Amino acid sequence: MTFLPVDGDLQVRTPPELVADRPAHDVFLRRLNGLYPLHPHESRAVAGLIHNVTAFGPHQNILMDQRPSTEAVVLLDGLACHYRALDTARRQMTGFIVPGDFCDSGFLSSSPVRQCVMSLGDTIVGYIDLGQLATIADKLPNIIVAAMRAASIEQASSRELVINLGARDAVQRLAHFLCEIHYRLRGVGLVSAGGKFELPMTQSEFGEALGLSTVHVNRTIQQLRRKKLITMAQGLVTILDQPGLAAVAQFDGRYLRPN
Amino acid sequence: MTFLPVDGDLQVRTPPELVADRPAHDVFLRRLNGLYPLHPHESRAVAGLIHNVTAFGPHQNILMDQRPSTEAVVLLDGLACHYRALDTARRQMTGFIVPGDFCDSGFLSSSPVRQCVMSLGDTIVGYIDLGQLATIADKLPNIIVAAMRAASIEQASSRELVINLGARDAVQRLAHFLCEIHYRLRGVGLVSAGGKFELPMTQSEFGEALGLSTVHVNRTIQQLRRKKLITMAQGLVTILDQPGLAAVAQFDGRYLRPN
DNA sequence: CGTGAGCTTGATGAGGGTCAAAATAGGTGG
DNA sequence: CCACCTATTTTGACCCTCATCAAGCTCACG
Repeated sequence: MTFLPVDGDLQVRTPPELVADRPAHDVFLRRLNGLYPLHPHESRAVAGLIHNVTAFGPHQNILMDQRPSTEAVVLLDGLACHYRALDTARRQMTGFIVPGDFCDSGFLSSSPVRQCVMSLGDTIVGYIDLGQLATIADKLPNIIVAAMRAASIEQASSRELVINLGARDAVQRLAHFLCEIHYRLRGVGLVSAGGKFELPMTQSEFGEALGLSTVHVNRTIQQLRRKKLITMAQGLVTILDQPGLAAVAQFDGRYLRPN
Repeated sequence: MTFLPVDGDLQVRTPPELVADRPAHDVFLRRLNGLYPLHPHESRAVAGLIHNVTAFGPHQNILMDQRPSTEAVVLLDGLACHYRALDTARRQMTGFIVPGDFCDSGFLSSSPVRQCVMSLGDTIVGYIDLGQLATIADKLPNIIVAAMRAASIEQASSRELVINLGARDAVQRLAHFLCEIHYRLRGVGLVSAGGKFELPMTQSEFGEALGLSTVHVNRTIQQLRRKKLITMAQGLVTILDQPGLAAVAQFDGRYLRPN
């Protein structure tokens, strides 16, 4: 595994920044609706709950473990991940968060946050006060059902990651990871024609996601490139041959679908 | 990975068997209470919902994926696991179920079952009709909270598995796995003094759990034996040196605790 | 007492880790 | 715009963990 500078690359670097309460809750609302159809007034109610829309720079902790959750956190833009720090120099990522997702589903049972959530690239998150949510939850139970379905998908995604790490080799792992991110970003309209999307991760971070060394990640990427399956440079990925990549990965996106 | 006989070791072998509605729902009730305190009348209500207590022999499918969940399934005795079949000969286990646990938390959002659940050894399960549960859920919300906390722990456990497979070597993986099972079984009173407990798994099944070949599992067990950390034979495990084993595994059971 | 499932051991090699260094970005201040 | 500095990507060499193949062993069970 890679050695990061010991002075604290695992730490927050620059402070988060508050943002005008404007931007697209739309991703989030569309996502919830896709999970479980909401009445229009429910959608509006949820939108009204989102406060303190905040921007984070890369590699900042959006959520810290051990903290009790006092609000639900929603990713509105960018990319984030769950991770566990293993020692000062090593990290294992355990899940990925795309716009529209809750950062942590523990709020549903007011469980404490169980893992750190970190931004990759620039992100925007919104906060929902759990007290306020509880007051409307009785009248608008569909919202809770949608959130529970999100949690169910999160669980399925974790199991898929277990399979990825337990039973697949480097090429398959990377291919599968790219398929999943591609699939999920496409679901929220963040993949442009030609299969191109932003993926603000370094190769060393791929290693932390896939349980591989940085060097081997590099060589694995080259294999996928040579097979004309992908293109990848400075945080931009293009899936050249989605079916081909899915075949390599044995990817079947059904585990990411609600029903 | 190991080759299993192709004629269908992944299939059900012997039919499940109905059992008198007697035995200990106690494990389950104690578990729920540990997750979130229930009123005595809530406990009684839950106990009354458990129907069709059924015994399964080893290697039977308790739940199949793709099926919509019409009832919550509770493990009352024995050991079971989540798994995904990869091809006719390979399997990856993705989670473990001890007495008192729900076999699948998807019922909370009436999501379909997302993975197969299989008995290891002899097991007893109980079924809870979701319709009946819904009717009492409004009056007894604590039950749902407890179940959601169980789901949250299940999620945390999956993430821990990801870490195990992504970032630890064979000895650590096995040690961690044994620590987790030991910890969870002890929580429901199934570990006798001296750290001895039943673990009805073959070495080949350990391999499917840990992402290792059968041969390497065998050699890894021998290492732990040589270090006087464990004893293991015909489905009986003894943890000789719990702190030592936990140190090897970097095991910290907090992720298995509700708050 | 044979037979098969599971456990154990040995030999061999591939996949991937580690170390070290070169080649490329980006990024900053002058 | 250039010079410098640092983060990231790429390449090469070497080695270790673990998979694979193959065979022998043990034990429960019919």
